Amino acid sequence: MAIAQEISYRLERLILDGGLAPEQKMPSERQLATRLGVSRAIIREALHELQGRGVIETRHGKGSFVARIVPGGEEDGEDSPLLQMFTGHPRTLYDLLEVREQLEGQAAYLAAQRATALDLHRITKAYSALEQTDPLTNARPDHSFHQAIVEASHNPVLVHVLNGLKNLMLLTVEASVANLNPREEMRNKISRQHKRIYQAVMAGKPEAAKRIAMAHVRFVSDAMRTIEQQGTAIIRVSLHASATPEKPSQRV
Amino acid sequence: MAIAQEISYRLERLILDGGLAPEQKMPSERQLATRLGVSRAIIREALHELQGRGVIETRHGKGSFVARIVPGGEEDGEDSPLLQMFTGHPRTLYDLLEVREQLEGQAAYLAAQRATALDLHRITKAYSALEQTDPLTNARPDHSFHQAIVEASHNPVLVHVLNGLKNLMLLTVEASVANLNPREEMRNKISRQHKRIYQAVMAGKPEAAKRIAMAHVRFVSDAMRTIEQQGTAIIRVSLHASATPEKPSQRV
DNA sequence: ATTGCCAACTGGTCAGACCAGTTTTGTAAA
DNA sequence: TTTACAAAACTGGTCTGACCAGTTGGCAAT
Repeated sequence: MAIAQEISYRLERLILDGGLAPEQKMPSERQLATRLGVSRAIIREALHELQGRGVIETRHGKGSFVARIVPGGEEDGEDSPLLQMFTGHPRTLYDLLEVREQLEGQAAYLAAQRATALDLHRITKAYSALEQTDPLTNARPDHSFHQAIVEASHNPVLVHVLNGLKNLMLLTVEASVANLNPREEMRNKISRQHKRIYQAVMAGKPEAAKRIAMAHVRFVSDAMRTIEQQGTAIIRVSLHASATPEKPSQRV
Repeated sequence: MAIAQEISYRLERLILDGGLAPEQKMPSERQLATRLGVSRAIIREALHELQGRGVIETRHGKGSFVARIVPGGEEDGEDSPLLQMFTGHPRTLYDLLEVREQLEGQAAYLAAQRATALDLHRITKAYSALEQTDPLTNARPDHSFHQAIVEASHNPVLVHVLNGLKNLMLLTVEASVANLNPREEMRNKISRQHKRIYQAVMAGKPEAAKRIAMAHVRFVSDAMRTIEQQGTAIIRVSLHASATPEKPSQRV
C-alpha cells in the first residue's frame, strides 16, 4: 500500500483510539513529516484523505484539527419523528431509558477500561462542573458528564448512536432533573450514584462502572415511574426550552 | 478556498454530473495539472481527497478510476462516515458488535416479554426463511430474523436506533456469514443459537432470550476475532457489492 | 508466430523553495 | 511599568523538477 495511505490510516486509528481527541490540534505538517520519516508532500496527501473523509479540518496558518467525532448526521435535530413521539407518548421516555440503561452501562464499562489520561481529565472536569451546579438546573452538566464518559469509551459506533439520541437524551435528563432533583432524598441518591460512577471509571473498574451506571439509569426510570403512579404528573420539558429558563414551560 | 479543494470539488461535480462515468479512467495527473493550470502536487492532493471520500480509486501504474458506487450522499443509510470507517478499520466491526450485543440482548428480552401474536407469527416466518436458505448466502434472512425480534420489542427508540445502524448491521451479518458459515461447526453452532433465541422468545422467557441473544452476538464477535488472529484474513464485504461477486475487492 | 526486452506511459515519493495567513515576542514608545 | 506595534517564527498552500516504481505496448531477435 502507498505510504500516504499508511499514514492516513495510522493517523485515523490514532484518533479513533483516543490518542488524538476531537477539537485537538494535530502536530504541524513539518513535525509529522520529520517524526514519521516521510516527506511533507506525503503528509499533505494523507491529511487531504482524512479531510475528504471528514475526520479532520484544516485552517490556513493555524493547523489541522480533529473533527468532532462522526459529524456524519449533519446537524443535530434529525430525530424529530422520535421527538414528536416522545412528547406525545409518555411511554417513549421509558423506552429511551431502557435503551440508555444498556448503552450507558456499556459506555461506562468501556470508559473504565480504555480511558486515556486526557479522557479522565475531561470526565473529572465535567464531574466537577456537575457537582458545583445548582441541582435544579443542572441538566446540561449532567448530560455533559454522561457524554464525557461515552466519548471515553472510544467506540465510535457507541458515540454515534448516543449522539443520534442526543436531543432525546437531553429531554430525559431534563425531565429527571425537573422531577427528581427537587426532592432531597432523590437528589442525594442521584448525586451519590454519579459519584460512584465517576470513581469506578477513574479507578478503571469496568464491571463496577457498568453495574453502577446501569443501576443509575434504572433508578431514574423507576423513580419517575413511581412519581407518575403517585398521581403527580410528570413535568415534561419542552424542546430546547433551556434557553429561556424563566418560564417553567411544561407540557403534559 | 484552497485550490486543491476547488479542484476536488470540480472533479467530483464532473463525476456526479455524468461527465465521468463509473469505472471510467480519469486523465493522468500530469494531464490534469497541465489542463487545469496547477501543479501536479495540487492535483494529487485533490485526488487524495476524493479517494478519502470513496469517489475514486487509484492504481499504481494504471491511473485513477471513478468508483462504481458514487453514493453522492443523500441515499438511505446516511451513516456513510461510519461505513467508511468500518471498511477501513477492522476494529469498528468489533465496536459495532459490542453495541449490538447490548441492543440485541435488550431487544430479545423485550420481545419475549411483549411480543403479540402477530409478532410471533412474523418471527416464526422469518425464522423459517432463515432455516430454509443456503447458509452461505443467508445474510438477508439472518438480518430479517433479528429485525423481526427487534420490532417485536415494541420499543420505538430501540427500533429507531437499530434501524439507523441497518447498513452497518447488514455488513457485519454479511461478514459473519461469509467468514463463519463456511465452517461446519460454526454454522451448526450459530444455527443452534438462532433456534434457542427463537424458542426463548416464543416461550416468553425474557431473561433466557436476553442471555442467549447476547451470547450469540458475543460468540460471533469472538469467533471472528479468533479467525482473524489465526492469520486468516477476514473477508470484508464491500458496500453493495452483492451485484458483482467476481472480484473479491477486499481492503486492508 | 513467439519471445523478450526496452521505451513510454502511469502513479508514488522526495527535496527545497517561496507565498500567505497566524501567533508570539521583543522592543520602542507612552 | 505598561502599551503598541512590527518583526520573527510559527502555521498551511503552492510550485518545480527530479527520480523511483509499476504497467503497457511495440519492436526486434529468435
